[in-house]
Amino acid sequence: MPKRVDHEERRRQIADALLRTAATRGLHATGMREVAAEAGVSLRLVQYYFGTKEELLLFAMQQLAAQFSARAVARFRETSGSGGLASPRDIIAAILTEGLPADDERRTFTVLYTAYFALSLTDPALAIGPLVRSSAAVIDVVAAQLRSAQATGATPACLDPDLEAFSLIAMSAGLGTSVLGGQSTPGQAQAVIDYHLDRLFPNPGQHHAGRPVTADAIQGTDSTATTCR
Amino acid sequence: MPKRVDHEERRRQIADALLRTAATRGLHATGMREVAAEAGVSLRLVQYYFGTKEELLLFAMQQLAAQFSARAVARFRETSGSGGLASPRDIIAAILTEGLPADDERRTFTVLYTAYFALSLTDPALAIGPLVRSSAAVIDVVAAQLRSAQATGATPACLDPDLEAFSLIAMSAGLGTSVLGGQSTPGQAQAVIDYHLDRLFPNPGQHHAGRPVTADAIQGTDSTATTCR
DNA sequence: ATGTTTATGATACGAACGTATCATGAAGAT
DNA sequence: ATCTTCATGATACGTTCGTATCATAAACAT
Repeated sequence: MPKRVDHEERRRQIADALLRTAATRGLHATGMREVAAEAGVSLRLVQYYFGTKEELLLFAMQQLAAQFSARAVARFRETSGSGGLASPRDIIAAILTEGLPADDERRTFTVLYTAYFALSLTDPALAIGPLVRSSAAVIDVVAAQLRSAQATGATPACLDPDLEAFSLIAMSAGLGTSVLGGQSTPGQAQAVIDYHLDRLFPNPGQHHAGRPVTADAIQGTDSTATTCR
Repeated sequence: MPKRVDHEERRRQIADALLRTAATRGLHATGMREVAAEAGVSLRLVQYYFGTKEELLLFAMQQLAAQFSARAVARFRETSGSGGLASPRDIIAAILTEGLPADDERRTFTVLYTAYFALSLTDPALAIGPLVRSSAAVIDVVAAQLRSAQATGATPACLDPDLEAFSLIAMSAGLGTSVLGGQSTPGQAQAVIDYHLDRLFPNPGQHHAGRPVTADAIQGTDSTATTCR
């Protein structure tokens, strides 16, 4: 048998070319010929590895999700890499920051994610399941970190972890689109994130010595779920 | 002079047809012939009132923004309609709720807004200035309402109105896309909004009598801007 | 050497797109 | 009645798209 070539690797290369051109020319406006030119292969080969354009779009979307997950994991390891374990706040901050289009790489991801999302709203063939599922998984991770922080007293026990996690992710997504649209800068978006993290994690002795968080937590057991103090 | 026909009215009808079909078939996938068929006129007439497709797209986008503003104003009047003036919280709640795709009309708007936004990211010809500007104006309104609430003591004085307003709008936008993507229901999104409104407006005597907000506000003058208690 | 896989090349098809160009008809103010 | 505007109809141009169909060349395990 002849010529061993990793099919999946080739598919990844071609899908990468699609993502690259789609980030600048638009997802719907990117044609097969353009993908072939960007990948440095012939149009025939693109048809060889992807029988249909839809197949190429779906594969590229899964690859987009995979790349995002890989970057998130890398950032996570980087955060908790220096010796001791990372605090829940640092983990959540890393997740939320990763979603912001602060540099070219993350901006490209956000642009492509938005393009896929917009297309999927009117094109039933484009099931954005992988992207949505990964987003749901992220919410669960954030909620788990909040619960962990509540166990150590770093976060008020009266907060609803699931609701706060959902709220944080939604806010981060909204901030991301705000940055994309040029309505705000990455710095402003980051400031909003830090602002809410300060609210969720009353910082003991960071800016100026605060009262022990346990005091507030105990006092807070009296109030209902809607108001937390 | 013959046949008086309101040109702007005809343009609105045709643009409406575009928005209608674009909401189901997609913005980029909607052609001139489809718009003509939806509007019940000939293709020739669409070319008559809009020389170029780009011109049609831009006009329809402005109309989309105008329709949203009209609905927001209507909701505002409806909220403050029954006699007395509406409270800042009610006004802000009305604004945030209007952005949620809870019914078909608002869902259509959100879908189209997302489509325009996604296209504008890669198509420089599609300037989404009107949509962005209206969003910035909304932030200012929310911030002004927060300041007004701070003046009456309904909202803690230590909060940053601009930052909170920006945060609320970003979160509302993120919640909207979350609902669109099927990751959450309108009810869950509304719950998150109410949750944060409860945080910004410590409700005196609604659920159960809370301590006077002024006591907390005075105590909060000691803390910095990042932490508010 | 042989045969299968990988890859290219040159095209070509049918469809849909935006746009343009004829001529023609209906409506109404003057 | 006349003339300008509004509107339709049919059609066609050039382009681009996704897809398909030929033949062919290079690479490598057997």
